[in-house]
Amino acid sequence: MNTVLDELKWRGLLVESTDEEALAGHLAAGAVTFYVGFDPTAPSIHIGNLVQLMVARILQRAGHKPLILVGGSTGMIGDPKATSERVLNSPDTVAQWVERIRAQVEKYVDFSGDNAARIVNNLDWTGPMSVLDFLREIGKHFPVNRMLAREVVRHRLEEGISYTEFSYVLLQSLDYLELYRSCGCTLQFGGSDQWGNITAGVELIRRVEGARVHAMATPLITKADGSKFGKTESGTIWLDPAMTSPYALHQFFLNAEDEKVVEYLKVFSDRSLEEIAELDRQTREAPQRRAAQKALADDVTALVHGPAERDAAVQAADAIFGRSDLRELPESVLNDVAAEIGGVQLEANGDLPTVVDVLAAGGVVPSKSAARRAITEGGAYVNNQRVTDPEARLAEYDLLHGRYVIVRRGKRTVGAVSIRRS
RNA sequence: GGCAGGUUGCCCGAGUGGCCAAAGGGAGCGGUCUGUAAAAUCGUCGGCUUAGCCUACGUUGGUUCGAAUCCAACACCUGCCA
Repeated sequence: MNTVLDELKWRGLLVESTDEEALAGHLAAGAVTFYVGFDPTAPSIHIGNLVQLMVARILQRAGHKPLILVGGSTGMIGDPKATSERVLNSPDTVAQWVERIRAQVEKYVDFSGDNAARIVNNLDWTGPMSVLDFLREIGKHFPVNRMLAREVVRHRLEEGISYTEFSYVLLQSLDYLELYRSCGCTLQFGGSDQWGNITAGVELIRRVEGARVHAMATPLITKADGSKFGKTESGTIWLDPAMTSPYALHQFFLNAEDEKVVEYLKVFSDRSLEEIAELDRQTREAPQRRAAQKALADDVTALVHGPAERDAAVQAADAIFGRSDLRELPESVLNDVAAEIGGVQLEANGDLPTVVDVLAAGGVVPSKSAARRAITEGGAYVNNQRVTDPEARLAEYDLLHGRYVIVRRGKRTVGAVSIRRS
């Protein structure tokens, strides 16, 4: 019988932990209450955060009880970055983001049954705490000499670090202590960049309560060249459909490098070891079919946005990249495609707009200069036909079903524009 | 507090009066090749109503026909001295 730690390991989700043997014994002994936190540093979580949510799901499936913490207090302070001091967000902004993130994380864990998940907000216990209590009860256990030795802090000593950010680790440690006391939480995990903050909490509980609690860390997911995963030309891949469309999310995973796709499948999909091995085999035999990439993209899109959005994303991709002539697509499919890839309207009074105008309106280029450049470089397409004249204007013939135009820059950046004539 | 040096486009970095929308590199983007991969290679890389114009070399003001380049003040950074 495989243990939950074994699963985390073969999925490559466990890079660091406190005493592994003790942790394995603890997890085997019964339901463990564990926690993972998300700070509101943006209005949405992103695919990097999804790694933690996947771990939470695996633990919950194994019978353990999730506490998903949303950082209403820690988000007000800001975890120190190695590079520079953060700008504080206003309490209103943080409160709004907390609500949005709470709604998002709820989708990934189960709130029913014996090991039902719970959402907690650290502002609930940090907010009412007085400065004096904080300094006496928490601060007293943090030797500054040790805090100064931490890697992030060392990086920042040259550049400078405020007392505010310097104190962040105390807040996160306090969270673990609080959840240990109030919920019997004995396991915290997070990204490996959080390891210092996490172990500080373990240490605090040991000093204050004399108890031995546990911690794990997940790896930093990277691309084949070692660069950061989860960024594209248009920025971070968010889980909020208004910020990153389901189509864009699907495309992101569909374009995963061969070298990395199996690793991503293990992390971002619930598929079994056997299924993944089979997809791996298929991808090695016929890489051009991209069986693993398709499975990965489909799984993640369904998990994050639901099966209907997954199907819509697949359909939109088929329409755009498939062999069929766009002109032959039924209007209903075109409507769906436009909705899926985020279509926009463009008013046309009198003459039909120029290609430059529709490229810019469709959002596939950042400016009209860039649109002209794209045409000159041979990278601009209207309805999958390359356009070579920077002065070109749309003709009636270009309007699909009398109004739609599908614009594309390069191979993959597409937009739908619906022309409305007045 | 004193002295010296610095602040250039997304990043690094050259440029000391006109030939500067600013060398070179990196990142990004496009073409080719492929599989809507990776690598390679060629091209591109402020904006606009695009043979022209506008904005931009820390900020503000000045000198000049003309300033990223000279002058003044201010802000910030680095080093040395106290």
